[in-house]
Amino acid sequence: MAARETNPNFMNGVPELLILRLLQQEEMYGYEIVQAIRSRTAAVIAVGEGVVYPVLHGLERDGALESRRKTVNRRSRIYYSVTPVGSHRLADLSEVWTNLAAAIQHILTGGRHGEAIP
Amino acid sequence: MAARETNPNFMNGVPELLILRLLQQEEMYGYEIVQAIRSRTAAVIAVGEGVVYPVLHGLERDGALESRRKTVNRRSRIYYSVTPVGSHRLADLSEVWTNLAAAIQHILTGGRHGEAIP
DNA sequence: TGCAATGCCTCGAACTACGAGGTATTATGG
DNA sequence: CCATAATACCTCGTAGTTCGAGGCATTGCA
Repeated sequence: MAARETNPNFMNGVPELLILRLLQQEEMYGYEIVQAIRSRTAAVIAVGEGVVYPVLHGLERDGALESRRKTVNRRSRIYYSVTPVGSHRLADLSEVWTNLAAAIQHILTGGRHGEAIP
Repeated sequence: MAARETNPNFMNGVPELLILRLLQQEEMYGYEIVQAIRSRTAAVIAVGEGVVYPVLHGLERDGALESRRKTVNRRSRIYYSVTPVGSHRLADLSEVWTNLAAAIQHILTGGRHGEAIP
């Protein structure tokens, strides 16, 4: 039963989805993503760097992301952007998420007779 | 990044939430829960018995569920029902889920300027 | 000069969910 | 009447994710 301390266990796969979505809107680097997720979700979701970087590397390995070094304000950063593969992957994950959320919502608020979604 | 074969990775903690919710509506037994989730979500979510039974046992160990043997139609079943502790837990998880889903939705459909939820 | 923030990274621990497999009983169909 | 499917319970090992803590280097600020 467990229960993680911070993010309470509803998180599987979510970081990947959020990262892809953010990067599709705008080129970003790891450290920035961590803060972007925190601020845009009003700290409801807080993924650490220990989550973001491995996901970033994995997605790049799979060809879903591209990276390029760039020095801004004397800071060396690695910016990531979404490839066509990544874009496709985002579309898939996004749809899965939508269906899943709808299904769960249906049970949570749902009718007592337990009919499948018509 | 992996990707489970069946349920595509957005599942962490969800089985527990769904089980609690179903049991709060109606007393149920393990085998029934497996099918109820499948049918009420139109097979979008499919948790196996290998998921349901351990969750059931864990929740009972935590005092969130109570069980009683009952023989119906010559079938021996173990019916579970939600205790006050479980009810409280359901309320918590439910709220967490709602917030989480809203936060994710906000990023998925969200405005480009990345302001926190106002 | 020292401390905080930026920016990258890895590692082990903990937990979940999955699937396959095991047992036993009852209904069904050939 | 026998074999198969369905019911109903269960456990185990594996795989994969997330978490937190930690490490390293540079830059900005007090």
